[in-house]
Amino acid sequence: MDTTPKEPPVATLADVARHADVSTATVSRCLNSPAQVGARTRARVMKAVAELNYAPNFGARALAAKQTNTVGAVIPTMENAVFARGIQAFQEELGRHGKTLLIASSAYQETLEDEQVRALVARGADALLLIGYDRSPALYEFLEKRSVPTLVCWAHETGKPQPAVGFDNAAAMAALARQVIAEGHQHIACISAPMGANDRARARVDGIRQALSEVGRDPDALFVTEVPYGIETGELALEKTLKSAPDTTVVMCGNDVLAMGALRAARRMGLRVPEDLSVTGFDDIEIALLADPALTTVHVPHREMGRQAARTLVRMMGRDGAPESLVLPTDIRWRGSLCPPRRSVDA
Amino acid sequence: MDTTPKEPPVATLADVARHADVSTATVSRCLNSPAQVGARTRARVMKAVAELNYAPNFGARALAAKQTNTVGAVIPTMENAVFARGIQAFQEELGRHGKTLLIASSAYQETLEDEQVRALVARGADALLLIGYDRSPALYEFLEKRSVPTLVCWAHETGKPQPAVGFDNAAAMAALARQVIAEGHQHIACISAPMGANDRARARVDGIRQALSEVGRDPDALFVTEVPYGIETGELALEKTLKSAPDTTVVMCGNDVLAMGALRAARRMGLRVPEDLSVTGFDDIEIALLADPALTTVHVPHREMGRQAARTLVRMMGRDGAPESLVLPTDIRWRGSLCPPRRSVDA
DNA sequence: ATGGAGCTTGTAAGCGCTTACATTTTCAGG
DNA sequence: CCTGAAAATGTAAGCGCTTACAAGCTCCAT
Repeated sequence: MDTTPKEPPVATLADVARHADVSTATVSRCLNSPAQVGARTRARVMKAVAELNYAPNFGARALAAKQTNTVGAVIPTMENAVFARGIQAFQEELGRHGKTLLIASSAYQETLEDEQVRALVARGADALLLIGYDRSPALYEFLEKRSVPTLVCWAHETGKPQPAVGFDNAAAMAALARQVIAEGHQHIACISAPMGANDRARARVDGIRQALSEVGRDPDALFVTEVPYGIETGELALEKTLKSAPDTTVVMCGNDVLAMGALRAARRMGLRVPEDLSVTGFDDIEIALLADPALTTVHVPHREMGRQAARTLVRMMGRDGAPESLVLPTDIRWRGSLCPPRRSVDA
Repeated sequence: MDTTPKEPPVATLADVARHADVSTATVSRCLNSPAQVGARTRARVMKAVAELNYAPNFGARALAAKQTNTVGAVIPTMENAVFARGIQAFQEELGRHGKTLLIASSAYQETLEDEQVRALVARGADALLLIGYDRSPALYEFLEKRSVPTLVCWAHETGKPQPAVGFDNAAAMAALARQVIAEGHQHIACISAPMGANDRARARVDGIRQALSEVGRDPDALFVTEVPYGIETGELALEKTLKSAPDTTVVMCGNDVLAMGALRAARRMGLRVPEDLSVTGFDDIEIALLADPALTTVHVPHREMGRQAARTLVRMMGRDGAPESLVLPTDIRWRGSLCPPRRSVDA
């Protein structure tokens, strides 16, 4: 069928230039800054581009222009709806600015994250989105040295040198804890994601402790169970909690998924929620509304955060590159899983 | 502080070569095919690499090697847990093979998908992962011409020219429909995602029709409501369904999220599930288990699919590039939302 | 010793595009 | 019709890396 044994696989800039009878520089200008080119010439070039079905070679462009227009993101895992949602918005906004998203995941492991960050930079990421602050100084130095604009997301702590678009995990959880305390709960327990290299998880637990301190209670008395992200793990955590701290009247969970686990375990153990045991979450993912009873939780504007992160990063990649932070507000969603404790035991 | 006014921003291959007193070719070989280099030389080069903190320039490498080691994926949206999960596994497996994931989303719009595919190719994607078969022939031609290995996912139909790693949506849904029929249901309704440019949604509805035909019923009598993906839309769809087809004893939904909506609406309308109305889903996402009653649905091995897709694509990118398809098995998860109809009305 | 097979290493030619600088064209004002 | 500034276009030098080809070595069978 195909008579030509070796057709030029794909047109190059030079082909277009020849076809339109102009120099390669003119073609390049037509594509990158059309205003610089005369109208008739431009028309001719564009026609040639269309006829040859020309598309610039990515590598060559990256090499010559020293930028790839791709931004990288390293997230713990897409399976967490929270990140999926935020990243989706992030990517959409990025697309609006002509940038493409390069993605990698760390599975919540610091060393893996380190690796992934370097890999993305090696892959030509012009900028980076990272989750939370926790990572080795060496990594930050590396990014600094390569001058890769980097934005922290899903967290925001004043006083940190890194620009961030996120929310104050500690303050948000503290606000919820205050409400819990106001409801009259004396025995608060907490189920948290592993706090090892996860500043967000840590901050949330700290938020509870902070609220406890405010009312003169011993923050160190807070019973905390750390378990990996997951519904089953949340169930196990609740069992463990009630075994070790049977007086518990409310379990504040580090995220909605753990809370769902707690809810299930409670039901399985014959406890009524919220009458016998109150449960709270964090994130306000869809599941929180679907739960029975619906979960009282901290609402986080994940989509908005993703969008703002993209905008901020794009701005940081621009000329000035002024890093700027943004704190997004969170708020408490009151739903059925929280009520005053039945038996207002002891002092 | 910094006394040197202009430090070389970042080391190049040539710098390393000079530092190790070898040619650039040797350094390149050390990095790409170490076996070709003598042990002592290699050690010296590696030392230089480490000392200079060298990292290859992506653009240059891509230009010279004519490949970027990145693969692109265009998915409808990450907010759908199904894709989030599959893509997560896809990315992990890709990482294991030294490839990076470039991601874009189509919001279920064909024109947007077309655009995104071209953008990813322009961004140097060496291969592509696409969801389902539905897209313009022009796009397929484009990919063919650029010889970009492309794999279809989340679907598999025999007889299609495109290689695919997925499952048979129609067969899976037909299997479930057969069970529903076996339970004695005479009035089946269906809530589906918009079938416009979504072959998966179409195939699932077709599956029900097929099962209906098999037992001699009129497939065209199936009452189908099409609504966008979402819980609220699922609720609306159920209301609409029961208004138009009040005899309905079972609603088969195109996916679990719509089913969740149906479940909620049913409860809100005072219907007991499954006694008054049975509901089924498709996908078996976490939420299906959490629902009350738990959702009877079609289990799809999303993670496994992602992993296999990555492996297949990597193989396709290799020397031979032999396209190969893979059909993954799905199975029915029997749970509480389906039971025989209460009133076995008419014939 | 000696030729040469098999390793190692070096030389240098691009890969396709951007862009600083040079050159030519255009055109308003005189 | 001339002049010079501004606009349009061209020239050509890289960008940093890979790799075909060539050259230099090592070392063993002869």
